[in-house]
Amino acid sequence: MLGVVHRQQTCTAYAVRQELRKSPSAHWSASAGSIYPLLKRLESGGLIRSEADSGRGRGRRVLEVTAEGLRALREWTMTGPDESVVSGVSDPVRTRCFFLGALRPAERSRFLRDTLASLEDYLERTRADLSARGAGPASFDRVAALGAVYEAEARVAWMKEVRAQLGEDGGD
Amino acid sequence: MLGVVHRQQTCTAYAVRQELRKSPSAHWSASAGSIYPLLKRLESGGLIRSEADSGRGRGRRVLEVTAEGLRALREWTMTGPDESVVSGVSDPVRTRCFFLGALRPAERSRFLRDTLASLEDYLERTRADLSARGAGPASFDRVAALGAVYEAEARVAWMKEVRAQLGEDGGD
DNA sequence: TGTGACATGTAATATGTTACATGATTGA
DNA sequence: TCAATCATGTAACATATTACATGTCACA
Repeated sequence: MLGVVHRQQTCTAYAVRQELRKSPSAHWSASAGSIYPLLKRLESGGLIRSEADSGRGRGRRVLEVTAEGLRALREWTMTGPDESVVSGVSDPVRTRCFFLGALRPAERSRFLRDTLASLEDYLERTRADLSARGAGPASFDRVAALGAVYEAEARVAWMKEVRAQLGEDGGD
Repeated sequence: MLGVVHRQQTCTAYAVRQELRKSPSAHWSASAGSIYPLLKRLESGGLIRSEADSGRGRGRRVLEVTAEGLRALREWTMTGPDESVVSGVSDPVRTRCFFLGALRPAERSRFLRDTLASLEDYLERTRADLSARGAGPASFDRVAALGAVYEAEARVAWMKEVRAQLGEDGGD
């Protein structure tokens, strides 16, 4: 939340939700029931300042990251190289592969075929997201989007290898 | 939980925790405060059956997945190709890259250097995890571990590309 | 006049985290 | 006998999800 508001200089809580929704990853949800309480916490913690934009809508509030908020954002960002952050990745497809032994051969075969197709679709979406950010000079969100493409490519290559190793029939 | 118990045929809740702890990913936490309440929910939902192993320890309980539990496990696993599951990946390092603009050039440079080093360490750990599973015939957990290696390799390659695009100095 | 996007918020419920508490068994 | 490991559990707290509720503004 701090990062998104900071990138836009100033914006509403609603705009933060829309920004998260734009992501090709389903990881970013931000329901109203989470974003408004979070906003309150950040504001009472002095990390965000908000001002009522009267005259517009029911009660439009324009948000801004405070100096202390920027400090907190930087501190959080700098935890990136920490072991727990670097190893904090999760791939729900890979998790399911761990339990493929519980499936019947026909289900397994279907799982592998359908998953490969979905991963290829997802790769296309991440590529489209990267393209949508323009071909200009390297920006921070472009390199982040590039990371999603690299990851999606690796997942497609991995799933092809999985099918090869387990056999097209799914390890029957 | 269903998957881990099923893989071991039968085990204790404590053994499930140890299994999750073994993972090279920090995503799998399973504190006592989450695993025992979860166990109760699964048991009252009829997905897991447990039997007291009297004579051993304070009150050792041996768990087993029921027929209905196996059905639920299969159903969950088969959601793998769903769009929301395939796109459910998250990489906390990539998330931070999105906000690199909030850092000062020197911090950014340090972030990129330290993160690359950490990603290389993590790659080594995933490779060790793969090797530890033996070189025998392809098994489901081996292909899952292979996926972690593919992903880690992609992240290292990506971070090298990021440093090249932003300049060794971090985009100053 | 109504629809869709903008915009904020609450309440019930579910769940996870942290810290604490208990106690048996095994081996040095 | 002491420490580590096995093993289970609770309580306070923080937080997310889902569903609902409200209201404005632009535009067709």
